[in-house]
Amino acid sequence: MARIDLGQITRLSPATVTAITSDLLDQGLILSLESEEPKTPQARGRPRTLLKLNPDAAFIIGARLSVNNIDLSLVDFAGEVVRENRTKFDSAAADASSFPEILITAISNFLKEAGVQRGRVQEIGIAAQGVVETETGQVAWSPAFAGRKIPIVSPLQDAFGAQCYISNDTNMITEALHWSDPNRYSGTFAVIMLDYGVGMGLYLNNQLFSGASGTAAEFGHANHIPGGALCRCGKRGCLEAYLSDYALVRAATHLPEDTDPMTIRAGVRGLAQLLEKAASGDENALKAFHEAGRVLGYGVARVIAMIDPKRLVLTGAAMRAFSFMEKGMQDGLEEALVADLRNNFSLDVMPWNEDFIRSGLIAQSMERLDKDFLGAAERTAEDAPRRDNAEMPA
Amino acid sequence: MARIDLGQITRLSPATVTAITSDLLDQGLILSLESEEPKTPQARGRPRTLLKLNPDAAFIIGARLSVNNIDLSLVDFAGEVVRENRTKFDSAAADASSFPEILITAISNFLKEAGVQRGRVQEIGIAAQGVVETETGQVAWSPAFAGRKIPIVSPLQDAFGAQCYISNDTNMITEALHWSDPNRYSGTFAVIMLDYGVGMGLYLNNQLFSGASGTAAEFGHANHIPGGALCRCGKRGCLEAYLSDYALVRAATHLPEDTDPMTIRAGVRGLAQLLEKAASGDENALKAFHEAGRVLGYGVARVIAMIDPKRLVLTGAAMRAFSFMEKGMQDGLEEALVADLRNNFSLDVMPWNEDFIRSGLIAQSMERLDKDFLGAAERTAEDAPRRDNAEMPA
DNA sequence: GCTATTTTTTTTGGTGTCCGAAAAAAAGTT
DNA sequence: AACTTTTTTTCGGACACCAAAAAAAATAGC
Repeated sequence: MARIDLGQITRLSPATVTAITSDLLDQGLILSLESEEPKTPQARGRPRTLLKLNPDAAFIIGARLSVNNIDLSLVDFAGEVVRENRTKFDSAAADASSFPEILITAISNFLKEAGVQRGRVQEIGIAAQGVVETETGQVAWSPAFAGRKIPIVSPLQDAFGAQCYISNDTNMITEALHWSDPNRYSGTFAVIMLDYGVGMGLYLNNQLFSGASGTAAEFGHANHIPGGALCRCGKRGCLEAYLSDYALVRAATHLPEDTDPMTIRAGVRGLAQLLEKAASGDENALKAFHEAGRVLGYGVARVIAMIDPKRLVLTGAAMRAFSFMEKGMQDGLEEALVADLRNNFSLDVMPWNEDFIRSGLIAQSMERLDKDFLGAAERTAEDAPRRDNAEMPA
Repeated sequence: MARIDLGQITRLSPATVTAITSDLLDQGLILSLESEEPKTPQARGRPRTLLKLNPDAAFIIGARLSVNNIDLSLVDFAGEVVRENRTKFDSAAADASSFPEILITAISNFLKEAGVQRGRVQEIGIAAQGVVETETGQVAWSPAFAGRKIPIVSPLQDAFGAQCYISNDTNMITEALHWSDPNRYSGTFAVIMLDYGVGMGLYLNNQLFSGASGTAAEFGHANHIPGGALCRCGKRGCLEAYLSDYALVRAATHLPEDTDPMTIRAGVRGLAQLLEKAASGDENALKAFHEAGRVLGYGVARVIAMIDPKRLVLTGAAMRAFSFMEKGMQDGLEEALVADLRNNFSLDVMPWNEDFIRSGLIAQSMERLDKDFLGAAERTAEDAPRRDNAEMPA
């Protein structure tokens, strides 16, 4: 907060810190707290003048799209969540033509309530379940929508004139983990989320990896058993068809493997009921969890073989049942993967926390916001550039 | 070659190019070709003075370790291969205690023959089949060795005082592809090699990805069928157990799936025989290739789901049989992967070329050599550094 | 109350990298 | 021989950063 601390963190000299901070003060991006002394039991020496980010310098919006819900957060430049709300919509009727307008209206109303003008929003970050194409800025397919290929980024950019970015919800959890504990969650790690579906997030070489078109890490729809159980995506044998809530219910109630997932009443309640049964010793429930654990072990084995992460995090609502799956998972891992590859990695089981998705969205958007300002600063600096050198920014 | 061209390529001003090149000339890293005019039909204007890398500035060694063979290349600073040789050794007897000495002797003799002193070798790059731990610098397991955990990097570094780096051979093919055609092979792409085993190389976000411990992309030992065919690694159902040469021979000759791979005479000859049979219309051979193709399709599907590459390259000796596998592969891909994920990627089938591994090794080592010199230059520059700032190298 | 001490911040002068503009060099053209 | 063209070098300056010194603002001791 004080200049001297900034110097330590950035490893810049005090002289440079003074130069940079005075620039930022001029631009109004940071504020000096000379007036309100925080009455710290001051040691002697010249007191440090605290600096803080100017909360009003810019705003970002985070939007999480799930079945029937749009969850919005308004965050100021200092990273504080200023306002939140939840808007309901009808997932079963939402498609490429109707949803963009619904989302724009929801955000507009939200900003109006918050008393923030459109122009002050610099970044909009979106997280959605399902197959999200970050590159094209659309949702290829998601349980939250009836249609396919729902465009999100360009309608929002047109409507608000802000940078917009859409990503898979599990990617946002991955980003949130890195931000919450960079020491533990850095380098190369993977996050597997068992919830309404099965998702994976990859953090590779110190950055979030989302593949060439942005749909990377669709772990749930990687095949587990050729020609196996029917999956929500229409194919057979996907990992999700053995691991998700409907798959557990289907297995525990001895429904045939080709029972249409849409007809199975699963969801949070179905899973909770199954958990209760398992806790009270029900054979079918226990067996279903054990078998799902084994499948998970096989999935984890494939991730290790292909990605070789330092750490693997398991999370999602289904983690409440992990104790019933653990043994099965260990067995599956043992069966599927040669010992040479099974060393050198650690497994975290993380209790599920809804807020992770929001934190990740905010972290990601804040980072992009920083880049916006950095880019703007560079553009101001080069008044008459001889040429635009993309790499090597001096 | 001329300063003006360097300026265009690096996007530095002519003034800066002159400054830098005169430094490099002083250091002896580059040479000026003032004497031997290449008699280009000179346009008017001051003639360009050509510069070239000083071939004698440093040397690198590339070593490829395969079954019974050590293939060495000596490359000068200009990237020219100065000398090559092949040294035989007994893979069946090579283990952690014996092999390092064998390799050191082979390299020593090679250098002696070439008349290059040890001290002039700056980089040694090694490629090996199998599970290679880049981080620890050892081969965890490889068909080229009888034992496990063969240390390579530290013995070589001790013996030659040069930087040393070991990697999987498929990774080197991946690197070579990027170097040979950076336009086509950039960003995020995957290479699958079907040969003596099944390997994969990943190029993600414009860099070679080798995972946390360096064993990434062990595609061949990712599970395909739980409890399935016996693999060379000892587990059941690995992709390799359906796709590699021994697997093809095993399937075509109707041997049971748990036949020990070590007892199957496959290799180049076995594969060639099977190809002949298929070409002459043999049902069993055709069926074996078709089925292997299907398995490959499933494997490719898993890579697409998890990695989302822009491009996928198939190569390796077995590509001669691709025409017999193609239909099966398309079927497998169709069966395994939902259409939403199957778009947006292209498939290259690349005829196999042994030299790729060497080119990749050289490319990688040259790059590391550049970094060595860059680091050395920076260290010279900072005579009395106030602090060592790891990132932001000014 | 005054001086000394401590700590933070700012100022000053200097270094290194890069650039633009001008000058120099080395050819061909007329 | 004078002019044109192209490459290379030189020169002065902009910018980012730093070290050292100076200034500022507090406490501690007498």
